[in-house]
Amino acid sequence: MAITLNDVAQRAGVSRSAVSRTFTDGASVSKVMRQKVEDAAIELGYTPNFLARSLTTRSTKLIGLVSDNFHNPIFLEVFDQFTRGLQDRGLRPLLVNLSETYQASSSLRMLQQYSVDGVIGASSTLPPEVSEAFRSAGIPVVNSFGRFSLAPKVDVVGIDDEACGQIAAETLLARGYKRLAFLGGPQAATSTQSRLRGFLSELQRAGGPTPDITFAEAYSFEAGRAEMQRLLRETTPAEAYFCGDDVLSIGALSAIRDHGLRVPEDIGLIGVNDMQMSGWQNINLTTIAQPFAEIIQTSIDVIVDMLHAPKQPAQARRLPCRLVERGTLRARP
Amino acid sequence: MAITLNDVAQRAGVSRSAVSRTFTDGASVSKVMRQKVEDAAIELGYTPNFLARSLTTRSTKLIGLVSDNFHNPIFLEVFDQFTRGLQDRGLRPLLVNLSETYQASSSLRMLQQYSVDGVIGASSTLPPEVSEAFRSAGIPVVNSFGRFSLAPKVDVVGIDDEACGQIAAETLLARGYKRLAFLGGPQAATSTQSRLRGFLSELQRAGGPTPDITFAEAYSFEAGRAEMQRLLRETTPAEAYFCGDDVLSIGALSAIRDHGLRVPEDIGLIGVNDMQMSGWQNINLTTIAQPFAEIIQTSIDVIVDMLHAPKQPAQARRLPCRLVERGTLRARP
DNA sequence: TATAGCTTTGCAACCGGTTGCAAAAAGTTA
DNA sequence: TAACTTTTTGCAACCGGTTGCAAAGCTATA
Repeated sequence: MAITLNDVAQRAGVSRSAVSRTFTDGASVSKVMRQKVEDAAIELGYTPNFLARSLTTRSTKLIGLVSDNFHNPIFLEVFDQFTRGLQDRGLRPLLVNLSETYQASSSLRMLQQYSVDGVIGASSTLPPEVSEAFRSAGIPVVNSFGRFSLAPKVDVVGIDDEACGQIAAETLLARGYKRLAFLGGPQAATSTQSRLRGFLSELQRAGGPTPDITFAEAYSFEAGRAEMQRLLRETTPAEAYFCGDDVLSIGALSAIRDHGLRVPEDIGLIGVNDMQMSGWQNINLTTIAQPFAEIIQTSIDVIVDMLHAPKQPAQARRLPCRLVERGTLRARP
Repeated sequence: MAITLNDVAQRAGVSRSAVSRTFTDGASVSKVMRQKVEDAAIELGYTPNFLARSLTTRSTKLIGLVSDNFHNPIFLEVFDQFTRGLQDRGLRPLLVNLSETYQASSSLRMLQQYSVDGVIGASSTLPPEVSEAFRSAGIPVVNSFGRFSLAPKVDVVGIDDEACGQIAAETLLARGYKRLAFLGGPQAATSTQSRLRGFLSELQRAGGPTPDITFAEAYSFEAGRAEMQRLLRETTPAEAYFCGDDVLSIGALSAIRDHGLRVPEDIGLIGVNDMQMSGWQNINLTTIAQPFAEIIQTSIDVIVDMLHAPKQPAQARRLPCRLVERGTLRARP
């Protein structure tokens, strides 16, 4: 059916090796030979079979892209950038959707069976075992959007969640807010914990107030809305909320408005992420931007480096966040 | 490095074929033999190499998932369902991001090199050449979310865009709206054209009004907002707008509210898609739902069928849409 | 023109599997 | 126990490529 190297060799009247050499760069082929082979190849419409090649070269150019986050809209942008970045370097993303029914161990086995050159774990909620399993199986792996640690078991690229909380605290204090609150994502999430820690320590350092602390059930619109509704119903709301992330903030925003209050006049809001939607004029959320493009670029760089020089000691990289001022906090006094 | 079939054969003291047979179902192996091999395999941690296997079996279980839509949030849900659906059937999605720099022809060559078993084109804006190229290369292909046609060149699974326009017309008329308008996506998009056609023909059939017709530059928030702003500035707005899709509607919604008008009291809005976000309480968009789950399931079914019985005549499948009533149209009179 | 040195080429073995075929083993029947 | 089936097993060739090695072909030098 498909055209093989043999067909081309026969057509061009040369040996199989000659054909192979024409299609592997750096191999020794004369001008005349190359011409003959290329003519025959074009005539027949030949393209080398990557998988057969991988058998001897031991490189498939396949990268497992595993994630469990297919709900936060921000991840569409993430996938967009990952696929483009990988393609630009001649790598192919094999997408794996981790879910209840599709667990870590089976994804390891599966990606092993396909001899992927490396794996990118793209999610902040990926269980550490996942990446660790790949590493101990000898497959280069990087955990993108993962949690920082001083002695990480696998390579990590992410943001500095504590610094994030710190920026939030600084910003809110600079705006003259007195009664502050933290409306985090799921309490168990390490990102939630780190952001809270940074938030609290900066407030303390600056002699600020002690904030109220609550957690939403998930990083989702519904959860943010529900928690804010509860707060409005059961408590005297704070002057400003530092929300776990943008979807959560947008949920909270809708609850506040439904309750007849205005943002930022009655309640201030600051999120984390800066997803596309946060810039929409009907949301216009002040937030702390994650450097998505840089995280993704760096992750790809890291994995590419590992392909060439495997098994360096694991390293965690922290990329800086940045305040994006929009309309959900009042102006500086 | 990795454990191969040879290692296992040696360890178990049997032939290579014996090992191979234990790992291919339907092959003839005695109980004792199977036991010996499996023990050795477990001991060594052996997993068969899929790519080597594919060389003889001519099946990689790899499915190219190609899309050019990484911006409309609805597509995150689409990718979620595609990856799960494929995984559930033991297939692996090789993700391809079609963009300016990464064109149709190179994606064909690339997916050929990886010997994908089939290709799913997932986008309503995919140029027809893309799918057609795969089909004429003899690779099973289905165009998911593609445009219906009576004599399609490749298999298509999508919605009935005309019926969609028809539902919109019926709904608006039933609500007693008199001055109607169509705010479409890009004029060149075939989905836009078909929806408009259905809309117009139903209005005419029912003796309804002739609507104003305008188009946004893209299927995006910004484009919807910009076009609605222009309409509010330069024209007397209609009583109700049938918008090209949900993101567009949300953009229009924000423009209307910023202009000091209320929805649905002053202006009615109906979209198409029913993305997650449309149900958020701060948007609460009345819309015509695409049956995403069914489209995706059907697309996968179609491709799986083609793997077993290739080269049937191409067929276009149209799945029905459904009205989702929320809060952006006034109640029936 | 003979010889040394470099480049190009083909042979054959290999990558990690599968599979048709025939021999060997096991099971049936008489 | 012998003859005949049926099942199980190993051999060897193959899938579509790559690559070390040695022979062949060139070019340059003396």
